[in-house]
Amino acid sequence: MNIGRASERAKLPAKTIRFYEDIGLIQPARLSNGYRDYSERDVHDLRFIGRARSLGFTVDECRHLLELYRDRSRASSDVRQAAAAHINVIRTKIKELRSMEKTLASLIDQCAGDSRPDCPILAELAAGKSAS
Amino acid sequence: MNIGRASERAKLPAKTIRFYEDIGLIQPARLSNGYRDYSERDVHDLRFIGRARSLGFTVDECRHLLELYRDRSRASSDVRQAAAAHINVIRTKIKELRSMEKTLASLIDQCAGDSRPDCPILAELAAGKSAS
DNA sequence: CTTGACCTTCCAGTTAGTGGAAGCACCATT
DNA sequence: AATGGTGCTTCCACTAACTGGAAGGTCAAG
Repeated sequence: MNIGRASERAKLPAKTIRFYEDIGLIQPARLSNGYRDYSERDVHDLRFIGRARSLGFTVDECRHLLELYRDRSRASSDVRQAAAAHINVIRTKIKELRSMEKTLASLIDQCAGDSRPDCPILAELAAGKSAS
Repeated sequence: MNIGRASERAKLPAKTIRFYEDIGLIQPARLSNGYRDYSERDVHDLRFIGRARSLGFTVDECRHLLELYRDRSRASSDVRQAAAAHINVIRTKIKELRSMEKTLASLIDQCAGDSRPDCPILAELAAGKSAS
C-alpha cells in the first residue's frame, strides 16, 4: 500500500512516516516506480510507534521498545524498566509544571488586572526569587 | 562588567546571554576591545528574563513582559492577561502528562517485570487504543 | 614572554517534526 | 495522444531555546 493509505491506517502524517524512515525506525519496501510500499506489519509498527509517542516516549525510546517487541526472547523486566524510567521523567515534569502553576496562580490572584500600571506579576519578575 | 560577571550575577550561562542578545532581548554596550559591557540594568533585565523563563514563559512572552515592564503606562490587565493565557497552557500540559502517567502506571502495575517475555506494556502498545 | 583565563565570532547539533518547491507517476477525461 | 488533477519522490529550510566546539584575539600575572 502507498504512503497515503498507510498514513490513514496508522493515523500519522505522511511526512512523519517518511521522517521515521529517515531515522531508521521502519524500512518499507519500494515498488519499481520508486513509491514506498507498506506492509501490514509496517502499519502495525507505525501504530506501535504512534501509541508509544502518545505516552510521551521519545523516538529513541520507541526504537528501543520496538526492538524489545520484536525480540521474542526479551525479558519483561527490560520493558518494565524502560517504562519506569519514563514515568519518572513524566512525574518530574508534572512537579515542575505544578510549581509554575502554583506561583503563577498566586501572582494572577494578587494582580488587580485593571487599567492601572501597578502589577505584582511584573514586580515579582523584577525582584522576586526564581520559581520552578 | 564583562559577560562572565554578568553570567554569575544573573545566574545564566554566558552562552545563553549571548543568545538573548542575538535575538534582540538585550543590547549591552561594547568596550573598545570588542568585549560586551553589561550595566546593572542589563543584569536586572537578564534576571527578569531568567525568572520569567523559569515560570515557563516562552522567550517571545518574555520579550512581551519586558516591554510591559519598561512601559510605565502599561495596564496591569495586559500583564494579567498574558499570565492567564500562559497558565492555561501549563494546565493543559499538566493534564496531558497526568493522563500519560496514569496509563503508564497502570501498565507498569500489570507487568510482572521478570525474565519471561510476556508483557502487557508491549501488548498494549501493539494493539491498544492511543492514550493522551 | 609565555601561560592561562577570558573574550570574540561562527558553525553545527539537539527534538520531532512541518512546510514548501521542483519534478516524476498515475489515472481519468477529452 | 494530450491534459488535468492527485499523489508520490527528494531535498532544503524552519521551528524553540539553547549547547558545544573550533579558531582566534585580549588581558593580567609571573
